[in-house]
Amino acid sequence: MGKRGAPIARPRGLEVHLGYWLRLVSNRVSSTFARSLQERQLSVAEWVALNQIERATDVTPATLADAMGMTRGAISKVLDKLEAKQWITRTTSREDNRVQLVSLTRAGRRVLPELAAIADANDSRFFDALDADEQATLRKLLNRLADVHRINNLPVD
Amino acid sequence: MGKRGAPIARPRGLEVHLGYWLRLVSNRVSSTFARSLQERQLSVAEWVALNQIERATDVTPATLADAMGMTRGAISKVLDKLEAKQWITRTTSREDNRVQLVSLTRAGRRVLPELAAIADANDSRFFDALDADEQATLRKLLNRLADVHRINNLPVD
DNA sequence: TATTGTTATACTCTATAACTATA
DNA sequence: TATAGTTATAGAGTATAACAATA
Repeated sequence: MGKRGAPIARPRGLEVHLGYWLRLVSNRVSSTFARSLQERQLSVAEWVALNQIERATDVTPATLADAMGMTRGAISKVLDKLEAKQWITRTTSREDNRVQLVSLTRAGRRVLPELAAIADANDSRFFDALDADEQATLRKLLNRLADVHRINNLPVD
Repeated sequence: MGKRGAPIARPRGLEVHLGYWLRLVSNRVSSTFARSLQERQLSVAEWVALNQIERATDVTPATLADAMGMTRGAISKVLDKLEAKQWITRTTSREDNRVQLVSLTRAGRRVLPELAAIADANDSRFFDALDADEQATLRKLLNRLADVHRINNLPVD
């Protein structure tokens, strides 16, 4: 043993950090998913926006920007792409002509379950290595971290 | 209750996916860390490379590219930046004049503990929301996922 | 010919800031 | 003046491919 109070400097690798493991694993899940979406010419940001538009009401570029932690300029481009795919439309609000309301088209509504299936498949393929209890534990721990650190933004990148 | 065998389509949000939570939490840890590094004009890729150079032997641009999951062209630029900071040097291998051996300078060796302290602080600040047992559990689960999916690359982005 | 490393080029994503229309 | 949204511009980061030197 070393002297009391005399810490021994040990070279420590990146792997001592929980953040390291989190990033390692998360990057793999995300990049695999991103590749699946890419095969359909879709970015993760577009996928997240599409989901948000489905679930929230009175979605505007500004509310999307807040929810997704992106600037309005960036959101505007994401919406341009979704509009080009004819999955969303922008209509001017009647109450305030400055505001654009974003909504799904019929085609957008139709494609969402397909995309959700891709996400489901990606998720279950990856986490099947854990049993149900372990998955629940992981979810609980992640939820708590998200909660404690007030993580509100949808993850885009 | 619906008819047996007739699944009821429920709109499900992104948050059903474990991958979603993983990304949400991981992005926060990583971006906070990236910001800390950025204050010192350092990218995450540079930080990872620097660690790798410290720990591995006979590091070359090619081995780094493999380890970090980047192309050689991209690694070349990362090394350029570290060299400009005078933290590493490149020397031609005697056995094969095509090969460049990358090693830390004295200044590079000196700065590493400082950077490690930043990483430690970032990590413990974030995961202090979990007690020791929970941290161990999280680590175990992440390790298992990394292991099962043969995740070898160092996470860079 | 094959391989190592670098460089040239292009692309994606995003932020910042200028701008238009409306309030 | 302030706000919603778009557009113009720029920067970071990375991949692809052309390239030079060496094997």
